[in-house]
Amino acid sequence: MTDQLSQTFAALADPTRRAILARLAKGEATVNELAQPFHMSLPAVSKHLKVLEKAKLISRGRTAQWRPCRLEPEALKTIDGWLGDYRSLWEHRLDRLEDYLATLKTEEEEEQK
Amino acid sequence: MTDQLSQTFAALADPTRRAILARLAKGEATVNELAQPFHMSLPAVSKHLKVLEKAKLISRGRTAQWRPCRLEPEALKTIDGWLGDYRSLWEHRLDRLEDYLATLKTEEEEEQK
DNA sequence: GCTTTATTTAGCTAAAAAGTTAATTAACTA
DNA sequence: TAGTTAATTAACTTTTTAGCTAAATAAAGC
Repeated sequence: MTDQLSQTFAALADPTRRAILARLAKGEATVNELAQPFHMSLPAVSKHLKVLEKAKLISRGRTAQWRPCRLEPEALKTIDGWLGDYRSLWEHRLDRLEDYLATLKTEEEEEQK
Repeated sequence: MTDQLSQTFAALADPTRRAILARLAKGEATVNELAQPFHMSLPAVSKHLKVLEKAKLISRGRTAQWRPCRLEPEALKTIDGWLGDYRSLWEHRLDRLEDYLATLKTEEEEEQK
């Protein structure tokens, strides 16, 4: 799990981290603000943020003693791109079923000749 | 990491497993066929398949001594759905940059009055 | 029934992940 | 400068993950 894509997927494989991202979608927040909804120590949240940062899902500024976090959509866009290769599998699923049924019907007609 | 979405993300956070999915996108395959490209023991591949199966990314049939695997697009569709909530963040990024530049320009004009 | 082929399970090891509390760093504030 | 607030780092524990080899199971084929 050394590549960037794996790291991003791994970062997303945790409900706490996804909740943090959901919060950041509404705008920047500090570590304390992000930690507030969770039954978890601050260092634990800090670690989650480090994971998200390494995965390039967030970036962090520095304003006095605060380290405001913001969402970085690029990594999500990369996931979306990866998914793109598979999208037709579910989008055209019905089409392919219809194709298949059409094929069956044709074969049936062939047999009757 | 007990929920289904986390499990799916975790399953995708491994290059071997993603390669297996890429192979299965081309059609069903047996465990041996799937294992063939990797420098890895068969039990290791078997474990990866179990992870993918638990994540509902694949399902497995049973034909004699073979256990053919096939891709199940539903779990990927779920990921796509989750991503959907964030899609506007990168799709409208340029728009927002343009908005921002427009704002700057307007402010400049205001100052010159 | 014995052998081969396909795959999984058992039992092990090493490394990574997720959490804890206590201590530390950094910057502001009185 | 001493104290407060924000956040991180250190040190530790527990659980999970990814790999291995060797053994077991399951079905087929002679």
